[in-house]
Amino acid sequence: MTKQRVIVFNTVKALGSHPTAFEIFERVRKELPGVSLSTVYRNLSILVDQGDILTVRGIGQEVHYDHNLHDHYHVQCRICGKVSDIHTDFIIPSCINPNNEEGYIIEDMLITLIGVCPECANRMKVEDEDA
Amino acid sequence: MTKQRVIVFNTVKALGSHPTAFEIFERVRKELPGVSLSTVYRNLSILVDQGDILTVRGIGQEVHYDHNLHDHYHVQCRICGKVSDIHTDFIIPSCINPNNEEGYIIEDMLITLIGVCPECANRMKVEDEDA
DNA sequence: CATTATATTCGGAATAGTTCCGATTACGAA
DNA sequence: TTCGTAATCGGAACTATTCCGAATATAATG
Repeated sequence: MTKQRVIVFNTVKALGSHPTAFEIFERVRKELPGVSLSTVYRNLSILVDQGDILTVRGIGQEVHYDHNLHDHYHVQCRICGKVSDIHTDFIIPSCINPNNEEGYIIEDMLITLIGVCPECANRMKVEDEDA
Repeated sequence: MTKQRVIVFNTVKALGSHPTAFEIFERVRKELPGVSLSTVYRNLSILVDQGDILTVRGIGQEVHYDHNLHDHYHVQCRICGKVSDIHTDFIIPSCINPNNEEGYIIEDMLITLIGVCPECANRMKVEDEDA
């Protein structure tokens, strides 16, 4: 754990939301002005490999990072791209059946809900009324 | 439906697998040598908007395209990136409960399993034996 | 403490996937 | 045929990420 790695890790935790690498970089920079983007990327990748943080993917090509290792799910706004945790009562299988005709060794399951966040929904409503 | 759009659509169907935009471009090119990559991208995007094809996302940043509109799920090999349909008997909720504390309007659900395909699993086994 | 080895950092260049844009071309309606 | 709209081509631009070489920090050893 180098100084930079600790700060990257703490920043992911501090931001709480589901920041992208660049958002983490911008925040780390405040504490460590000379840090480079590649250092942030490398340390994020090490932290993911070590299981200290998780990645979240949605639509769009950026990866989001999550410090919450507990079993939970995400929703992404298709308008603004924001990722949030989601609390709803529908059931997602927490156990993956490894048997499949295709012969894959299944290791993980990416699940992200897609929708519109309250802020964007509201903004769209206001814009409709104005028009 | 322009000539190019029809060919892009037919190519996605013909390829059957879950090709990336570039793979589609390379195949379309054989039939339409002067086609540009941007034309392929634009038409893929229009076909997606019209609901004629679907996108599949996994790890990595490329988008895969799928002509199969029926309800089914995908698995991606984390080694080679290949995407396949998956037939297994675990249960995925087909109906999304729209109620959630966060107030999102939920519209869709991205699900992709991640694992190792039989070919890569075998190749890794052989390499281990050699070493 | 000095020395050496190893790992990490910085900075920028390179890459990959995708989108955008201006100029040209095809298509349809009048 | 003419005009207007939409689509195409080609390449530049953009975004996210990875890679690489040189410099620096860290740790272990004598």
